[in-house]
Amino acid sequence: MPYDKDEQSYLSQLGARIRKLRKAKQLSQEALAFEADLDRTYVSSVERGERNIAVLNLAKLARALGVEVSTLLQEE
Amino acid sequence: MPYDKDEQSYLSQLGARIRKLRKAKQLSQEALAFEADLDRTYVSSVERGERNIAVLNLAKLARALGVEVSTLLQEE
DNA sequence: CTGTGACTTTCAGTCCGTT
DNA sequence: CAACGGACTGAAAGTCACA
Repeated sequence: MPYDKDEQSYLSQLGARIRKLRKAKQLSQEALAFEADLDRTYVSSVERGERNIAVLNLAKLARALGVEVSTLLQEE
Repeated sequence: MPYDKDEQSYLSQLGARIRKLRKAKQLSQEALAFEADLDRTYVSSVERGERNIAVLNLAKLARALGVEVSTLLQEE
């Protein structure tokens, strides 16, 4: 198996899953940020895969999105 | 205030799950740290729930443990 | 082999904006 | 509404000596 997974693409995929769930909930980045008690610009950069998000913030986002944290990290 | 989930215990539980998986694999903290390319003392503090670990390190640990990242975050 | 405190460096995360 | 930039603060990353 491939030894090293590309970290940038890992974060990008995570961001894409978050974005998808957010849109499914019909929330704006601002609204999601408000629900998760995070900064609007931070949520934006997370969705774009630019941030190595910490697990507690991941939990906040999951709660705001109404899903389990493990769901956010489910790879296909 | 509403739904103020205890963050410390969240991290402790995460650490406990990691420890459990590590022991199931019969690895020492040192060995796991080596596999995950992390410091031994860092792994130690994660298992004790003292660190709000970021997703890329979570991914490293999951890979070293031979499980999915989502498995690490599965709550009971 | 593991826990711990102390420590420095890096970057997560906020806040002000503009496009 | 979203992307993005600059500047900043606090927290995560990462390491060490020693119990």
